[in-house]
Amino acid sequence: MRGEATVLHADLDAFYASVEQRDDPSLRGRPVIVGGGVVLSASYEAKARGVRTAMGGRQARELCPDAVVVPPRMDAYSAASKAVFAIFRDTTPLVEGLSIDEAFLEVGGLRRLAGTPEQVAVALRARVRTEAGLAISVGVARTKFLAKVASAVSKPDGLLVVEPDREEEFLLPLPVERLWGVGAVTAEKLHRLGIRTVGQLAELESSTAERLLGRAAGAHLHALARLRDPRPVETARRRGSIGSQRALGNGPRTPEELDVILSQIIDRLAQRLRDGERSCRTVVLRLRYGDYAKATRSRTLRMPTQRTVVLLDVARALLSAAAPEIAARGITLIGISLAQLATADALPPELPIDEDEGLRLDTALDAVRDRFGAAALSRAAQLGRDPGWSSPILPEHR
DNA sequence: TCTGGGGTCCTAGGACCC
DNA sequence: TCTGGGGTCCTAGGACCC
Repeated sequence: MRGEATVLHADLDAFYASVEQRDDPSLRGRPVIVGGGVVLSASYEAKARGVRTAMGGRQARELCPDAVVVPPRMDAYSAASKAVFAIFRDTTPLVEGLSIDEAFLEVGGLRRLAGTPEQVAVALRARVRTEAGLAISVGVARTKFLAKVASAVSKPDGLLVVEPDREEEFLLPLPVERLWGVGAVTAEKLHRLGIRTVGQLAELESSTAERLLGRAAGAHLHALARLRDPRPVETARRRGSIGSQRALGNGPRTPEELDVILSQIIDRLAQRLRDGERSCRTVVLRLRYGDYAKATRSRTLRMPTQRTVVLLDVARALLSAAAPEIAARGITLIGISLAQLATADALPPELPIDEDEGLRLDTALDAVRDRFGAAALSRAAQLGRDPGWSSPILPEHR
């Protein structure tokens, strides 16, 4: 017995471009491209001409010379997203947001109040259309994965219900690229074995898929192909990292310029951290060299922080360690991710030391770490911990 | 294909602990 | 001073998603 189709995957169509067409009637019915150097979003009129998300701007204009190219208006998209998510949450409390323009909704408990999942989906689509002025596609199925595939297949402006007894019929003939988690690399690996459809992947032994694709990915994709997806709709998920980055073009950059950009990025991220009442413990420097090869450098702090000076200090240390490599290879992108996010109440208590002193202590402890290693330092911090106390005796980042 | 910006999850090796 | 297995943390990289 398989259970019922009660999961909705709701996905706004060509989101940024649709908001532009909604807000500017002269754009309706015309090919619209949002973004400049790269296509962030393309309207269906532009997609019909071969324009795709993430395509280079030049290529897009060649394919579609009469497209209207508009710069992104992130504030407008964010406001539109909020309005649509308010409709989601008004429909059911069990909403799991996936990104700015899509979410899962569990509607199995709404039968008496609002009707069958299909009826809920019909009503939801109508509300998003009239109240937010946007087209949204909805897939309805027994699992999150099937609902997501169903919404994609239903696009544009569609609704597709996959009944539990028709899942094989629906999924198995689809190309493996439709599996959530199969990108270019994985698709190529599967193609080399002659596997092109989901059904062919399902016929393998799980162990074969794991050998080919890696343990976790292989087992996961194989399970999806066999219609197994136990993941529930989760409402309480919180972001685990935040980041900001800047593409730099190809020109040479002085260390001073890089430092200014790094400061701006850190400033913005630290503000977001404090606004969201979060803390972080790991700082990741992201680089892309002149040849577009990527690299990351990271450092994990002993205690979480949300202070700009501390984050900037760490980021600068990472950047200066990478300076020789940057000088030799050039740089085309710089970014920072803040990871190991936690709530702000994880922050250590404010200590009565002034900022300069705090930084000197940080620097001294960094020197110890550089000489003896991070693990030795964290071990020392543990040893310095009074068993009766919850915070270390060592002065920590505020 | 002359290449944004925001994320997630997994792998693998080294260091260290029990 | 020879050896094992299991677990955690940190760092770097990679695939993937929208």
